[in-house]
Amino acid sequence: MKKKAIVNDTPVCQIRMRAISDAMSILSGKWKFHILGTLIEGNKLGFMDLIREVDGIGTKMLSKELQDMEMNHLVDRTVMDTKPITVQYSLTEYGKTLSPVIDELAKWGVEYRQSVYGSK
Amino acid sequence: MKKKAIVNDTPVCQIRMRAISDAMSILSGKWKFHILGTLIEGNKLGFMDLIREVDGIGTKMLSKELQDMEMNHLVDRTVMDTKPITVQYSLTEYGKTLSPVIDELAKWGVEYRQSVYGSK
DNA sequence: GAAAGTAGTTTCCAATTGGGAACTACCTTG
DNA sequence: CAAGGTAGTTCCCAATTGGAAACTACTTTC
Repeated sequence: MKKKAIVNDTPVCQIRMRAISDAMSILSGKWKFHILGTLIEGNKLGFMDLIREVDGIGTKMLSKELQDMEMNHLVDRTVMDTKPITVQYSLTEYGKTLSPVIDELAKWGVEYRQSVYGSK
Repeated sequence: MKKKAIVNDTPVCQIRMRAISDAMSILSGKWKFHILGTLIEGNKLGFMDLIREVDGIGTKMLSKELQDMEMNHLVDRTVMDTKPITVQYSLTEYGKTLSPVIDELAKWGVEYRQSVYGSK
């Protein structure tokens, strides 16, 4: 008699697992959460602002990640008619729905650092 | 006169960004959120249960990710005195503090899929 | 004694990821 | 006209990641 796994095998649970896959598939990579976190704080930022704010990222990665998120309708890219031209990146309304996720992650990260280093 | 970025430059904000880095550094990889999500639902699961539940993972990756999370005190590994020996994996109390993060991610993932496919 | 189930480890390989530096292109300021 | 700021792109390389398959090791069942 084969033992069944004690796992919740309901449709709800399978949806949950697929949801995690779906979410991670568009949030994967080293920089997405950072960029999103910065855009949540910064509202509208230029390319060079992001280079300065997202510690350690290079132009290639920033460009690629922004394109990625633009394609997924998380980020808006607006070319401004200034001289020299500037570009404004911001979260779309849809992108803003990620705030609770980022916030929970940041909150956990703060606690985690405290538990490791005993400091804020 | 150089324009300042419109970014919140307070210590609170820097802590937030570092927190995201910290969190992602121990949650990176293709499978961590999946495994954690499964352990939240499943409570105590054997190695083979996890292989079956985490769709697509292989023994090498599962083993490596579990060791990783065990080192970071997110997961408990208990060898049971059964024949054949079995191993129980479960979340530590500390690992359970990730539930809100995983839950928000899963919640967002569900909405995301609906917005793309128009279906639950 | 072979098969099958437990829980992994090891090896080898391929794909993906990410970084640095150089380059484009345009405009303004000194 | 050179320097510096805007916003990227392109190329090349190295490191990391991840997957398949084989293998260990032990036990129970057929």
